[in-house]
Amino acid sequence: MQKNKPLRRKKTSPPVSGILSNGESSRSHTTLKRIANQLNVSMSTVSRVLSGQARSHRISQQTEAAVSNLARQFNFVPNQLARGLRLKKTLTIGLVIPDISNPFFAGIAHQVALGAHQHGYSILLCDSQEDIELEIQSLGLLRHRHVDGLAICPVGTSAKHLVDLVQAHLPIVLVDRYFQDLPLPYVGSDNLAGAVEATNYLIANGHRRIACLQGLRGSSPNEFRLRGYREALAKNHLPEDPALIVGYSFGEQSGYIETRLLLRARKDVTAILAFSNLIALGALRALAEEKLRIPDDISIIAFDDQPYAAHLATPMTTVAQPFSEMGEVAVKLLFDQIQSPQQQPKGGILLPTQLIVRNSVKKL
Amino acid sequence: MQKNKPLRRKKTSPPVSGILSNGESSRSHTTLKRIANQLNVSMSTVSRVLSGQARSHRISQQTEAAVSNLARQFNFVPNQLARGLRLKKTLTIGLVIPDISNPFFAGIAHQVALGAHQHGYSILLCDSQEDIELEIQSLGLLRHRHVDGLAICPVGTSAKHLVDLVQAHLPIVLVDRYFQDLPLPYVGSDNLAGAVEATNYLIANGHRRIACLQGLRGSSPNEFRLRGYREALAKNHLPEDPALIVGYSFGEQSGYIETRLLLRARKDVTAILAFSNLIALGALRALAEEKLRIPDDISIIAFDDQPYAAHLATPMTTVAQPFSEMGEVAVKLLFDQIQSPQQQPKGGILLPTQLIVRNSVKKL
DNA sequence: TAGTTTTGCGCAAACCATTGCGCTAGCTAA
DNA sequence: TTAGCTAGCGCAATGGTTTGCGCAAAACTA
Repeated sequence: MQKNKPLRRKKTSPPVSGILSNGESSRSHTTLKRIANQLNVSMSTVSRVLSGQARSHRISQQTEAAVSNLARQFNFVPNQLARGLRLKKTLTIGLVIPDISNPFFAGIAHQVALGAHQHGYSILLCDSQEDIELEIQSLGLLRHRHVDGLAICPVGTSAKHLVDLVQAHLPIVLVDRYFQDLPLPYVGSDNLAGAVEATNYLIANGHRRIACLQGLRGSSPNEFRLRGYREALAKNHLPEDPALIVGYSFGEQSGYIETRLLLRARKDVTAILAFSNLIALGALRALAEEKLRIPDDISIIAFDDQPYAAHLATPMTTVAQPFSEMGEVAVKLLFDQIQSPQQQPKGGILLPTQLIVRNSVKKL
Repeated sequence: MQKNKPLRRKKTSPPVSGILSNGESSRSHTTLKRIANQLNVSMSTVSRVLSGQARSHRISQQTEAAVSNLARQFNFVPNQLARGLRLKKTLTIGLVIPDISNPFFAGIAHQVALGAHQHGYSILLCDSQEDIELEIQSLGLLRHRHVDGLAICPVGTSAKHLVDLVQAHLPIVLVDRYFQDLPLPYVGSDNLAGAVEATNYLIANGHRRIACLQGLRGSSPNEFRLRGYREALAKNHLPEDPALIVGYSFGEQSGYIETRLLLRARKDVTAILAFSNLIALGALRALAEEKLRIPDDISIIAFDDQPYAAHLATPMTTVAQPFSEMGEVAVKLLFDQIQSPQQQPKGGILLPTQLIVRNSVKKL
């Protein structure tokens, strides 16, 4: 028998379709073709029924019912790879994060994952480990995988590696950090206002020599926080002391090391403004080793409010960033682009920070 | 049967490929075919050159050079969708996590992301939000996307939803939690020993009425910690008081509520064993509201050591879990299966916990 | 000159879902 | 009788990559 393709024996089959009863339920993979063969209809018909186009293609009710029944029985699900290939659409977004174990970014990721899921999208996660090279690699990777959109907390200080993606019209949203030279949809917190408020609060409490523990220089959050710090000093006619502005990264190490160095050099510092929760944790460690008490010996305010902040030895005054909302807005900005690609994407959105006053600042 | 094999309309393209000269460099997408056309070689040749099989297919050096040059010039990268479709291999693993914003899981995820990247794999992240329904959905999704492997921190107390995947021979590794009824490769910490050690430590410090703030009942970490707690009591000939065993989830809420209730009912409790860092944070909140001081009024030990633990109002004694190693081992177990699918996967691996003594336990 | 080996590469199927186009049977209206 | 229409569906191309099989030409041998 060469061709055993049955010649259109349509529903000549006995009223009870005995074919169905053979035990091949969900083993291996069910494909469109298998369903089509079983039912002696074409793959197109099956495809159309299963994607809800039965009506618009005037497929008979019987056929439709038979197909959807068998599909349910076989537990059919379309192969997303084939689908993506054909449709040029993967229902996937890439999420690039400098460090998923940092609770700040984890909070954002959580929210992005939520939102993506609600839109029926999956997310490909890349942890760039604060390494620009890894970030570039990751972006390439995500591109080969034809993600439909990209949410990035970029790590570098330049947007050079992003222009390709933009030119390819890949929807992108920047989270937390952005770049001057490449205006892209962006969501972050109002770092300038947050820093101003925190610094003002320290000044109002009588502090004059306020150290500033920076994060990654050149990154937008760092620059705006620094600007806020400076503006507040200036507004209050306080001199700016370059020796008090130290630090190089948002990590715990930087906080620890710079605090120790600072304390050696400048015993007169009365307050610290830490640009991240990890920096603050590092500072705490250093202060403990130097046997300095908060706030009696030194005051501190940290960016990022975390659940533990209230339970610290001295409950910490913090600048809370709405990371949950940041994630939400990021998703929104991204899907705005995905769903209507022609529109010019909006620019940046800054969410307000909130100064949460606890006990880590002493009134002098 | 009549031959309806189509009549071989081969490449009607002119001998000299004048096509070369048009300036389509890297716009839109470069495909194998485009390179092949430009060079007047077949797609197979291009494919073979680009996947390093030039030698074994005896492709001439000139051809090879020409192809790889043009590929570089066009910045060619193979379409991973097409590749996956053909190869039945997506270089992707699925990672299912109950809550990525929980630092414990974030730590694991970080390590898994790292390891996957080193193996050339990407990860699809699903946040199941501690919801078994969502977990099931996510697993389906990952399956449709034909992931090559799966790392799961499962949320429920039954493995029913996993048997399908196992039968489909999908490599799986369970992290942190596992199931009695379905022996799967697993990595977690030695919760039994950890709980025994912590409880012994409390007993050794003179505590007799030790409350136990549980996590999710039925989950393996919870059951083993509970067993450890009980065994320690029994070994020390202390009675077990069911009223002191409370709690229902690993979240902060559970810790808070159960602590408040407990304190109302039993003023005689002298120590608390909290089964997670979040539970401990909740307990801390409750204790603060009741104006109870640690360790003077009540002692506490918590599972999970976090960076902030040392800086709390009372530096907390904790049972550290090696989540970084857990992630590492998970990756190893998973890729063992992926790389040699025929082998019977190994069973579970328990990593030792470590009791980190700080100041939250008082000697009675 | 004929036969054999090697070199170098191409053809087309396979993977799977989607979709433009077009075919057929059956009915109606002209 | 036949053109025209519609309901109902199939064919085959499409997307990009990989790969088993096999062919043609060149080189070499007898």
